Amino acid sequence: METNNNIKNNELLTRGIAATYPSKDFILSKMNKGEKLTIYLGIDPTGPTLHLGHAIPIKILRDFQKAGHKVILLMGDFTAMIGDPTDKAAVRKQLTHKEVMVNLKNYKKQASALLSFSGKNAAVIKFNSKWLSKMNFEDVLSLASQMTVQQMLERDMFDKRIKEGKPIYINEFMYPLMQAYDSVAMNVDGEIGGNDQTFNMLCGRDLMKTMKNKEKFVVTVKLLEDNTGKKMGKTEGNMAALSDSEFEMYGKIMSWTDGLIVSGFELCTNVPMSEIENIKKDILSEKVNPRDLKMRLAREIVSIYHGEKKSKQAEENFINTFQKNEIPDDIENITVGIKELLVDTFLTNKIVSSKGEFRRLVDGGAITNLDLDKKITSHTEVSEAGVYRIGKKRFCKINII
RNA sequence: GCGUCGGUGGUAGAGCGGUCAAUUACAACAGACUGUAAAUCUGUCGCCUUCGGGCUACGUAGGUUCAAAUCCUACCCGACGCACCA
Repeated sequence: METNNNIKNNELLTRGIAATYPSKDFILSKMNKGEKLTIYLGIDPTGPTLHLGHAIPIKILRDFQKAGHKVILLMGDFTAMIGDPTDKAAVRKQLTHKEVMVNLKNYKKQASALLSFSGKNAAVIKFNSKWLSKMNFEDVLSLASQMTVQQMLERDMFDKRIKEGKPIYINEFMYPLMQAYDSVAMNVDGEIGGNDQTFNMLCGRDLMKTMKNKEKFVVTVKLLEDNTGKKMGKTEGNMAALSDSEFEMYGKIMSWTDGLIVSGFELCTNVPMSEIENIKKDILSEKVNPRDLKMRLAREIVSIYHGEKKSKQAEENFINTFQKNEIPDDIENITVGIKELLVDTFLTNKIVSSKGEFRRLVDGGAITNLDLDKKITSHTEVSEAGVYRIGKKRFCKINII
């Protein structure tokens, strides 16, 4: 039993982990002493969906939960109003309480594929506005006196901005401090978060030390990145949301660049590390078509969120659509009257955003009526019944009344 | 408050009286090629069009001009410097 636990803990602090502070042994020794630890993950409730990037630390949080530790999902509803200074669109609109609650509901639903929110050791959701919004100026000052400007300047981004003569606002300085205070307010043992949050989390560690004389541990998880170290999700388009349908999710993963395969297996699936090593070898040997590995990756990921059955369906759908050039199962059905122009049909159904776009697509030879096997070449083509393909990925079916 | 510089398309960032719907890069979209991709090459990339052109756009509002993203005035916003205050 004990050995079993040790192995588990070992994998727990290895897989997908970028770094641990103060050290891995520190955390392990606490666990092995049987301490029940409280560990949290902070999330900015800025959007309605969680995506696979969020899922990585959540998965690790889940592992802690399974190992019997108390886990907290912290909604940074207060901090979200300021925005992390790394975020370029920092002056984002303030979220109303209502919006936050809506987002929360969605998050909970989406995260429940991974975390358990009920039962004996249920994951807890907290909001940092609960303590941060109640602080008065005096509190803020005493908090601010715990940190020096120099400490803040350790952050590369601030340093860079100073060198470039770009402004840094006081509230941006405050951001790491606020986030750091979360740790104190909840009196946690540890925090988990993305590699990019290292600085903020370490501020929390410092603050814990000065205010509570407690060694808070910090676990940073790797971010999804390809083999050249380029971060994933920058373009957002192919970062699957946890709420995506099995078809969308599968498709998005398949559109990932090949370099992401290994990283994806490690961070987003439950495939054992030993097997991932083999996958890595397969890729290097070039004996296996990376596409097939990626299909497995997509299937593994989709089945976590949609179950194996749907995952399989998504795969079949994908094969039909892209490899056999067949029509996907769930395409938009459009009903139109006789002799309506195709432009108008597409425009009213928002398949194209303007007549100009339609013309461009036609000129580029991107639109085909599959049923009639007819490429649309005229701007004034009349809508005909059948399935249309627009580009590679868009489909719609037109029915004539 | 004074002064300097600046506010341009999804982003970065040119243009500084006509040749500007606006160079270029990135992103995006389509085509070719492929192994779903990526890379590469080609094309497109404000809206409308009878394909001639029309309309709306370079912070906001006016003005000067035959003509303004470009010049002038006022205003708004931002950065930086100086002063004031402390």
